[in-house]
Amino acid sequence: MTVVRVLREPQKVAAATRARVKQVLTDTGYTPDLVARGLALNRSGLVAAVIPLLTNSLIAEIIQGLTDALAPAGFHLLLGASGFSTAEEEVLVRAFLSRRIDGIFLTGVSHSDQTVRMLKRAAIPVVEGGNLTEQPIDMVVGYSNVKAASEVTRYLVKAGYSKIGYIGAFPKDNDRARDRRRGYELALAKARRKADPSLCVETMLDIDAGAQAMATLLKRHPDVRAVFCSADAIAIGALFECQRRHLAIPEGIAVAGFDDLAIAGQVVPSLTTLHVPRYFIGQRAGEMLRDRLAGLPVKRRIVDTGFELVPRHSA
Amino acid sequence: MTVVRVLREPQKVAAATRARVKQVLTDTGYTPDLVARGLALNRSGLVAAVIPLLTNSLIAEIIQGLTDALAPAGFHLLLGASGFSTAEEEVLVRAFLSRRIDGIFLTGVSHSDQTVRMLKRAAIPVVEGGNLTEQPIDMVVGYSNVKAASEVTRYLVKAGYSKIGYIGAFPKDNDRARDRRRGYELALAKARRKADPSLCVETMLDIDAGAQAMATLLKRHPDVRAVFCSADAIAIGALFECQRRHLAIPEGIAVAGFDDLAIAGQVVPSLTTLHVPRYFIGQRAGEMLRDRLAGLPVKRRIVDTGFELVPRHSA
DNA sequence: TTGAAAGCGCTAACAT
DNA sequence: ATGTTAGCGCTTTCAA
Repeated sequence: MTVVRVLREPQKVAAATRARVKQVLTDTGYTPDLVARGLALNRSGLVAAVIPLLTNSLIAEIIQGLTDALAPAGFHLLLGASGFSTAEEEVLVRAFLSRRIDGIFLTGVSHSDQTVRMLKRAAIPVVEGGNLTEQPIDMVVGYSNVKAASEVTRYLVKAGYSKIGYIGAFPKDNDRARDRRRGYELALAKARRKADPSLCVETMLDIDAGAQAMATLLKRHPDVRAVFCSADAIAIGALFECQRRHLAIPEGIAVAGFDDLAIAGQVVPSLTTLHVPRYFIGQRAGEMLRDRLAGLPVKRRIVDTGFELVPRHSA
Repeated sequence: MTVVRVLREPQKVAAATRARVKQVLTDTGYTPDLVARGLALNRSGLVAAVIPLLTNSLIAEIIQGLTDALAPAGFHLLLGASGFSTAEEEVLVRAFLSRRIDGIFLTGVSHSDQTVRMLKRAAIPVVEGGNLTEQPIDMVVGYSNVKAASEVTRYLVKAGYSKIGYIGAFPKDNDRARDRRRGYELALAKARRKADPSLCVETMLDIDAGAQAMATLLKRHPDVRAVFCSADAIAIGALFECQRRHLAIPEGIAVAGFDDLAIAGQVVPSLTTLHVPRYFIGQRAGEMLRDRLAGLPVKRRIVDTGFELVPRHSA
């Protein structure tokens, strides 16, 4: 106990004893054992994040925001990649719960029933991020992907492009992708345009896949006049594919993206896209977890970060 | 103990007892406590990774490889971002050691003395990744950044470009960046060209910074004929900056990168760069940690993954 | 100002 | 086939 006091309330220990203890501590190279501490306190000091895939600038910035908010409060980050599978997510959540995590961040708002049940039972703070829902497991911070995608599509409609295609990520176990496609279809419906499924290509979420998908779309519809891509990575790939075919952008074909990655502002022509506050989502999620774990009241359980259309040169 | 047996060696328990125990387990929603287990076994099942910055496609793929190798063996990943500061890295290592991590991955090969001392004292498997050294703390998997950068530069020299500039990341607490610049200088020296410091611009490691650095370089040396960028993110930014100025690539100015990100093969013109096996580095590092923790002998402590020049259109 | 005791949930070793 | 005991390193509570 004297040793413990030297470490935690040094003023309560006599100076001589304190010095002697400190000496032994450095001599032996003592390091406190947070595992034992966790067992005694029933608090691990660990926060988990389950993301679909790490190789995704979007996700990386969210995680960076999360750690930046959590690290100063002494929490460490346990990271798991689900590979766009709610089943895999469930496995990870179960394992993390066994580690007695104090809180958890999940990507998106659709999860397996078991995942939801386990988390509610565990009664730890949960933040879902990157989308919105009326019924979060606990808390949610994001924006409406439907509305956002709708806004981009409406922009293309208003700009007068006749035939507007869509290239997006596979919607399986990915509510953001699903909602973005829905937003595209909604906007077209509102403009009294028929939604032609053959104008929609679904693919992986990377630049190579984007280029290939653009090729597919052009083959199906050589006269497509604009394309809305549900992610900047895809849009950039599509844009380069158009450049290889010497299609002028936006005169020959317009391209719009979603995310506003750094590259969107730099590519020539610059990419019209939708800005979403990625880092902020992570940071805010971290703060919500931190506050809840500190016993502070969290004002709002549903945080709508909004989004912003960024018109540039490509559309 | 009967409960424990049901979970770990079910065949040793009578069927009736087993069924009864299982029933209670599901009824009460039992989850094993890995914290307590860690304390009892003196093994946490946690592996840590300290990286400079998460928002970096390069790093993200390494981490993805690391988790992919470690997850099947039941290890979880503790992630820390040092922000290119060995001091911050030391803080993280100390904290992770307190968590009784079973192994650790570090980015690069230069660390504070304290960091090295703590890790040696802890006597856990350590893998340094992304560069090479003769004296790793324990194990290292990477390639020679000096040789790699040298090879790219030599390629530019041989191609006949007269004035070859350099744009790279800040070398402070970043041995990869430092070595790449050294490789550039070495190759020029071998070609009996004087290394002009004003031809070298150092900046942040992102696409915006790359564009700005290119502008700086062009202001200083309007007649620069080629530029070697120590990272693809920088090279892509530089390339776009040239396009905005209507400088033909590679006729007006040649651009070469380093990393071979997915975008390098897609951008128009495609980027001449150096391929490094990012995912493989992480994966291999994970396997080395896993094997060592399983008590298996690890054949080589120093793994040179090599690299490969990828000539494309930009240079 | 200092110390002793019990317990967190698990595991290994040792009974019955 | 089933149960008992001690201990991992810490924290909280109580005692000297």
